[in-house]
Amino acid sequence: MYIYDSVKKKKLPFEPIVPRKASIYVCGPTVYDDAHLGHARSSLSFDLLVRTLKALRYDVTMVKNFTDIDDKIIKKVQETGQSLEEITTHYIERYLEDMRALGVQENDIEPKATESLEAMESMIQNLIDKDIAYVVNSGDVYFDTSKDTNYGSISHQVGSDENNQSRVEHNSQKRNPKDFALWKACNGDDDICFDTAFSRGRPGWHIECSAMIEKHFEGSDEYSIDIHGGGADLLFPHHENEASQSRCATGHELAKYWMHNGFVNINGEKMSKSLGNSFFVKDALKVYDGEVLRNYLISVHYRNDFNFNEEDLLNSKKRLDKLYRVKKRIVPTKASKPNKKFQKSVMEAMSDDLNISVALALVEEMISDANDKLDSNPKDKGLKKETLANIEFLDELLGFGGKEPFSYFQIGIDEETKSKIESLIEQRSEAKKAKDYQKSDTIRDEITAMGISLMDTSDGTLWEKI
RNA sequence: GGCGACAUCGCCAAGUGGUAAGGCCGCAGCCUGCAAAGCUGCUAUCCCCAGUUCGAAUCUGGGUGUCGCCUCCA
Repeated sequence: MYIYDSVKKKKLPFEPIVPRKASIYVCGPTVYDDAHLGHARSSLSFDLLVRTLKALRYDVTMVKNFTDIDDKIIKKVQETGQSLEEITTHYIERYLEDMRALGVQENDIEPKATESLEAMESMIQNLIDKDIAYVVNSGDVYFDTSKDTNYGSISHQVGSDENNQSRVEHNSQKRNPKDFALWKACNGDDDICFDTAFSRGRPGWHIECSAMIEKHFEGSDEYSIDIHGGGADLLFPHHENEASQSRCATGHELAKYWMHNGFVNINGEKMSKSLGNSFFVKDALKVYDGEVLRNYLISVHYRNDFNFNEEDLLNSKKRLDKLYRVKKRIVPTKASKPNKKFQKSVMEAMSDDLNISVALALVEEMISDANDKLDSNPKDKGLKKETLANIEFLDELLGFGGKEPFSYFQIGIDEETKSKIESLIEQRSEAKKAKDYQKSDTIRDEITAMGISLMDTSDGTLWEKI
């Protein structure tokens, strides 16, 4: 397995801390709203990583957190009058529901910030004791970035303060402009706060990940985990700060490898809350099946930006259609073993920093080859069994192709419409038998107008939703 | 102002020194009553300039363009 490390900026062989084991932590969502396509893309990127590592027989531990205490959530509490728990529970459920629809495998541990307060408190206290963190008058606790000589080694983004015209707010209580809050003191009666030795308040954004990693992974003398992942926008400052506080608290580096997925763009612009062009997963799922959406969102390499548009989505749906069409030709049958060469080359592609494009090209080749052979020998049992096994292998590794093929082409068609289609097809077959082609074509036009495409085969007339 | 990424056929997209994968679209053909599906064939020299090299889309330097991070963000 080769992984592109976005800190070292090169592709490296994956050599885990403990041989054959892979410990992964990915930054999850702040749960104050529904999941958008960016969340989906991130989840899918790391889902492919986990599936690939599992296929390579690694013992994977995947941890992904929920940030369930934060300014935006508190704002929502104040606006809606609902409790923090009501809001976060709702959006966590919604998030998991959407990710399930996209075929994202369950994570091993999904810790919540509110359930990790002790771990955070002890890490902050540790940093205060070492005089790396400091408490200011308000009760806020800041991390002194000047105490970490390696600060900046993650994002490579520390300029001198003079020529740094960043938009970081000026806060006179900070010792250095780059210092960040580990703990925010309670801010009024309607704030949501927790008691600690240093002040009543709530955690800053970065500390939860560091604390959870220490809580849930054993680590080694050199690293806490193998892989730390997240969206590209988290590299700075979030991951820089996480790495720094962990380094200072534990005396070793946080992660051996860092992976960052690219953005989802809408019309060439980053999709973001502030631009108001967010696209919720639930809205996309109203129009497209989860598997179609998944197949589309994984079709571009995880590090590239992803330009979401309907035309490309339909293009990728056509590729999935082809897979299910060949599957229609081979069922019912029992799977044997996947083709060795096919399996090996797909694994090689995915082992190369998740090169999905090459993997999908191999899938096309496999489909084309199977169709070709079925054309000349439609009853080739061995081929059918192997092809089905190939598809089952793909379903396990890439997460698509697992549906029953006939129903795949009937998603979203109700029973009433189905029986109407069947009856029209019956009428058309009779017209055809009577060589009344004018009538049969009229019926086909009628069916086409319903959004259904017909295929006359030796096994009778098949239909698909267009 | 600081830091960084990317630029390959009409569109999407691989390729990281040895002479351009794959998909969509299009065209031609086979098959079909006609279609659809499937199959076969055809379609690029890689933003520009200079350099390194026997050889570069791939390395170096300089341009141009697009996007991102530095503020909550996947």
